[in-house]
Amino acid sequence: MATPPKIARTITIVDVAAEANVSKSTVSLVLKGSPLIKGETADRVRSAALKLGYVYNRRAGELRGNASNAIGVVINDLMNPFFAEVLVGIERKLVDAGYVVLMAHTGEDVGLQDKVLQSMREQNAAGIMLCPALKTPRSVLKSTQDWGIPFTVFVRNLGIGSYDFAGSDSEEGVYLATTHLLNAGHAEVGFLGGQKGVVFTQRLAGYKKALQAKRRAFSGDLVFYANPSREGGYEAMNTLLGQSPKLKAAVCYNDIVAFGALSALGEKGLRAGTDFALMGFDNILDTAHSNPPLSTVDINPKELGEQAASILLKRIREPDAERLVYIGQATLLLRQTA
Amino acid sequence: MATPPKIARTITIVDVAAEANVSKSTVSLVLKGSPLIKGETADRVRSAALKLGYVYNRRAGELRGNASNAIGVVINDLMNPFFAEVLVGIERKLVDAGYVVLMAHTGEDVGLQDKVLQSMREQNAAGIMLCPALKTPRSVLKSTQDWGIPFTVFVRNLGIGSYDFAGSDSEEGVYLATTHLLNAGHAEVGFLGGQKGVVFTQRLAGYKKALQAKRRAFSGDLVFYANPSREGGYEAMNTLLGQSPKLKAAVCYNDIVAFGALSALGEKGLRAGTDFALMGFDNILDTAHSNPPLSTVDINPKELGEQAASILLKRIREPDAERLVYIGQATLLLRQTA
DNA sequence: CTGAAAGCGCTTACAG
DNA sequence: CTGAAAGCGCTTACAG
Repeated sequence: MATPPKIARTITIVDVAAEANVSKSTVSLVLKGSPLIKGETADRVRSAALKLGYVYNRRAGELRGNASNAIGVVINDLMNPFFAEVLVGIERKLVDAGYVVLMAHTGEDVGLQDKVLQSMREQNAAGIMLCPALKTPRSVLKSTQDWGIPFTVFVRNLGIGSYDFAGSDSEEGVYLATTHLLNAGHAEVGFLGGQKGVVFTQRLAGYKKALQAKRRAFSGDLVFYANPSREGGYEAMNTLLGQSPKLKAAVCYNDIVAFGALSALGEKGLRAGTDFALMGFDNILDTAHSNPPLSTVDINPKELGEQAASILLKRIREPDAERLVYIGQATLLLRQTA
Repeated sequence: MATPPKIARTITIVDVAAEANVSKSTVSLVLKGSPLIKGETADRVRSAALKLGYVYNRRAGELRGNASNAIGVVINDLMNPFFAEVLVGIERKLVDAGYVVLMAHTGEDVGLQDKVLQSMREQNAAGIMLCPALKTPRSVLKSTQDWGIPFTVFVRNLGIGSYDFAGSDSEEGVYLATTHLLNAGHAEVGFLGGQKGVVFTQRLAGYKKALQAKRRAFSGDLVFYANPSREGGYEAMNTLLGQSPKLKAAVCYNDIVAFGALSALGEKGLRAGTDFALMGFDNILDTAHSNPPLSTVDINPKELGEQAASILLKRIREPDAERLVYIGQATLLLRQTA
């Protein structure tokens, strides 16, 4: 009755079919839970599959008819906890929806980015999510979108584009942080860290806007450029301390810059919150237990990731929907540094 | 001559073949760079492909003959920078080798872990890399290995197993750190953070070993259990300060625990390095610019990731090789906290 | 309710 | 050096 035990070889639906005495069409149907097949038959098929140790070959299925269940997500800098948290949000949402994530890390390398994008296309990804590397030409987004694969850009919005986007309100966030410092009575407040780029421009705009609202003059001397990293923050704070000894308050480009600044302050025997008012930006998890706990602008990184994934999912369902955009709210989160 | 322009439809090798006036076999051959095809013909095929906007369908290729180029990596906690750094190391190595990474994040959820592992199997992954979630039963590793897919476990070694493994010398690392503190003249040194588990056991063993080498008695009162997180470190340090006010030195389960401890110390007006000697473990990037910069045990997370990936790659090439193991060396890295 | 047949886009012997 | 044919493991109309 039963087919003789096969020797090591991939078990396919035809093996299962033989074992269960049905056609492979029937097996395919029960595997996808079709209601067309009688319960009894379905049971027989399922136990045959189990007995044989059958493993569904998803790629084969995709080739014939099914859509792909892989979504590519390309991230620029996983070493920054902010992006790691965003990624976790994305991943969670995608997996919940039955997708699998093809992840790539560019390390801000535009050339590598082109390669991984292309690779995802070859994998026949059902969708692509991208946080563009720093110097990404606008044309890359354009051509990626033209592939016809659902596509969403997150965090970094490269100018006006027609692509779906999920990000946060950088300008408003920094406006809030700066205003908070100004209201606290600081005559001057600096802007610490970050390098030219879209996001930087937005954040600096928020800084300027807050200054203007209080009729304070903007001074380029109070903005301290640096890599958007801990190290950058460390250096920028040292520069600040050297150049503007009277300055006692600053808003940072992001949380890790603030961490670097905290480190520099500490080395000088200064404590943020009492000796210097410091605001971060992002609200990464780490800020709750830094030394001291950081006052920051909460943009909820994980939620941002989930929203970005939701947009992609929606685009997959409705390819012709209007442009989808999510701009997360930024709120002030006061802890001990300001 | 040229085929009439096709209407929106996937361009396949047969389209390219028609355009170039060759058979699809020839197209396939030139696409994979076979030397069998004459240069002139190859050029013609390539320009036809370009002209038509042909995209290679990797899944289809895999189905017929090629091996899969996707490798699944499942990570337990991406929110911990240590794992993010390890992942970056893995990703980099894999992409360099021409693979694509299917990433999944379990958040220490064993049930989810089973699901993502199964999913990777269905995707026909060429290999699987796993850092087991905290309460993973040993049997999971066994059965995953039995799938016959190259499989490497990293960071957390679940007891004696025959699987390939990449990790670091936790015992030696903590031994070094503890000894350093003892040599610095501290009568007592505590062990801070972490929860029962394989890695914890190894690290605690290093702690005990160092004590023993100096003929100091081990006291359970000096080990402060807590979640291996910033928050855990914060709480553990507060407990320590309350229960053992004379204790002035501790080695932490890992760097993020140390960060939490730094935060707790700071709140009490204490500065690590002068008021309290603290050692971390891992050497995540953040430690270089924490407040103050952390003395730690360097196990080089990124390198660990790269080595883990190398092991998998080697296993793919040599399925019958002996068990492959990498145990990274742990070295002392002294900064300002001890 | 179930089966026979065609086909997804590729690769791989096998001819020539 | 190149082509015709078979087939990877599945799904999807189409019959019955």
